[in-house]
Amino acid sequence: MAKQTVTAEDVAKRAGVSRAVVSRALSSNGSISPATKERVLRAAQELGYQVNFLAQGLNRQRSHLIGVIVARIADPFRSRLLEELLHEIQRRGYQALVTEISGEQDLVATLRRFTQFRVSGVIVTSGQPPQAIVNECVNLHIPVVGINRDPDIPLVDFVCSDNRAGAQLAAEQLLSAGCRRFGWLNTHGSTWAGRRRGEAFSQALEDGGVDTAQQLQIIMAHEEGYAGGWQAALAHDAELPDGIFCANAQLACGFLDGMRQRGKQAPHDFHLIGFDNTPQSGQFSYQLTTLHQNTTEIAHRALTRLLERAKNPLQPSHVEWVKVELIHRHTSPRIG
Amino acid sequence: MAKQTVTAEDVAKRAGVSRAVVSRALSSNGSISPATKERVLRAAQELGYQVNFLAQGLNRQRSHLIGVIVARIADPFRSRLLEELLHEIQRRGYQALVTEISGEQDLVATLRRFTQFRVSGVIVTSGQPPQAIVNECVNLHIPVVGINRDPDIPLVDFVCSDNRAGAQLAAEQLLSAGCRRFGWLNTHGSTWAGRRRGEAFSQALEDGGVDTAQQLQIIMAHEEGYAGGWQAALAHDAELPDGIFCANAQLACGFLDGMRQRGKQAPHDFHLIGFDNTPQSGQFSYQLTTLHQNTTEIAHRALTRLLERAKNPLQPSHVEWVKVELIHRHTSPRIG
DNA sequence: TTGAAAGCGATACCAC
DNA sequence: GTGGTATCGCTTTCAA
Repeated sequence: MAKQTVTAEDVAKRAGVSRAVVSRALSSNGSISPATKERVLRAAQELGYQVNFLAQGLNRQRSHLIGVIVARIADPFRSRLLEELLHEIQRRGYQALVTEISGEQDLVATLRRFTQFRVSGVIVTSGQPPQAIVNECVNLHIPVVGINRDPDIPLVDFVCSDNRAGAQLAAEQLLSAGCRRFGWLNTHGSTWAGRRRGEAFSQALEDGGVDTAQQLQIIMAHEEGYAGGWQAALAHDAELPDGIFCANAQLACGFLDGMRQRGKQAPHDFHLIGFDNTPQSGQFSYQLTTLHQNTTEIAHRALTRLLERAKNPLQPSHVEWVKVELIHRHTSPRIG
Repeated sequence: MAKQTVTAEDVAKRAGVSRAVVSRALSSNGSISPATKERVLRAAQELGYQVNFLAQGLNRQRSHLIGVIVARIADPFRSRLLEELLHEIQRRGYQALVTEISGEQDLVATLRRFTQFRVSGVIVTSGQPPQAIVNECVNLHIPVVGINRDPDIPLVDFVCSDNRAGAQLAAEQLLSAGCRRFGWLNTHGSTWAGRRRGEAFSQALEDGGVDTAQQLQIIMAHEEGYAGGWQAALAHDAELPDGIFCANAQLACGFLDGMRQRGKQAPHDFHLIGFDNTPQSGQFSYQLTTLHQNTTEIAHRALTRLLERAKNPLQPSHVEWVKVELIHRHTSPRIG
């Protein structure tokens, strides 16, 4: 039976050099003559040598791992974001550690586990990490980046879609389409991003001369996603607003279908604008007008911030706002 | 400035014992008196000691990591499967390493990277790993489990939905609904699972007395997912079959919408049965009759197989077929 | 440029 | 039951 694994020692022997030289040859770290370097590389090649990342990480006090914290991956927007993050992480030569959480205590446990693997960084797409655990990360010089989170943690960077600008675009679109009575659809226990969109929408309407006390109806779904939107539509008993803005795409699709069930169609009976631009919102049966979140850009910037902070762990917190775009579709068509 | 990390050494000092005892206290491996054990545990608690998984893994030759290989996570079925896998991996005390691949060479590189982290196992949900790299895993005693892959690799276990049974259920449903001319909708370059469903469907029709040479139309989309189904519907110029079975849900939803666009409705103009039972297929606008894949069960069994093989690396390959269920909805209603 | 040697942090075997 | 010690595989000073 062959030896299980080939180590740097083996390569060294074969190349007739010491372990130290092998390390240099592979990490191009420290000086080495081109000739021996090639000799080592060939030996490594021939033996099929692979660095043991556990040993390497132990020594360097840092692994090539990046932790990603997510929730409800089955949600189309979140899975798209995860996909982009994985892509970006791999592109930069790291390996992703992914954990799905369902509450704040999971968050703490996960963050701690990540530190135990000496990750090079952590990306949080769900939950709001308590200061205490963040400090543990900071002490270990592990950068933490939040995506679409409330950007109020010192020494943590944030990348967020520009919810405020998105809400303004929505308000302008609805106003110029001639809507007069407005609705804001969100779920109870919404994320920070959702609430921000609602506040900014209200603000933008006021700026546009709308008396929001009278003309803005708040519709709160009792459940997340499509099912929440559907039920909100079925349960809706006030007068139907003619311009509705919705915290996310899933909710909006559910609402649209619920209203169809009741015989109400957009844009005939009401206008509807969603957020996220999930694949479904562009499909024939929905054609939802929506704000587009640029997940590619978000992922790209998140990694950039992460590596930036790795170099300079104590720099002040950065917050980046990623541009959103209004996609005009059927539920609130472009004007003029 | 405090010391960056607290090690077993520190705990040992504080508890007035040796490193060895600390290790025993935490791993409950080797004998130790209850009294000292508690003393050590308290010391560890007080210092906030966390095991360094890199060091632990290096020594044990095995990390608490499990690698997962995925593709196109944004697809609703795949993201659901990933979600269940993560859940199951975490439930069993492991940490998931996730990599998204887009081709076979990515697969090899990824598998190799996983071995470099000395993972406890690998789950492959996309691609077909070449024998050579699988051997590397086997040599390192790293179990490999494939999900919905062609189960033909020695020393690798497989968990698959029972595609054959699903196709039979679909055929029976369409036959008993009175369909006479059949269609099979798939994409070019489909997965093994997709092709299996097609073969089994054809077989089941023949067993039901259908002359498939004459009465089974093969429809091949040029693209995956919703867009592929949509285009296949628009491009379809032969006579429309009255009973269509489709390789997956996304394709089916696209086809449904494409046909709507052309003024054809299910179940009035044709029956349609999909596979996967994604959330979308149950929504108001689709109401797709479909086979349900039990992802919870699949994930559960995959992990069970993984840990089973870890104990006994050279046992013969196991293949498990997970039961599928026909969900009767609008596009091919239940008979009688 | 190269090699010897001291860690990195934890585990497990072997004496006591 | 407990402590010393070799070991896991690699990196990185420090001399030569």
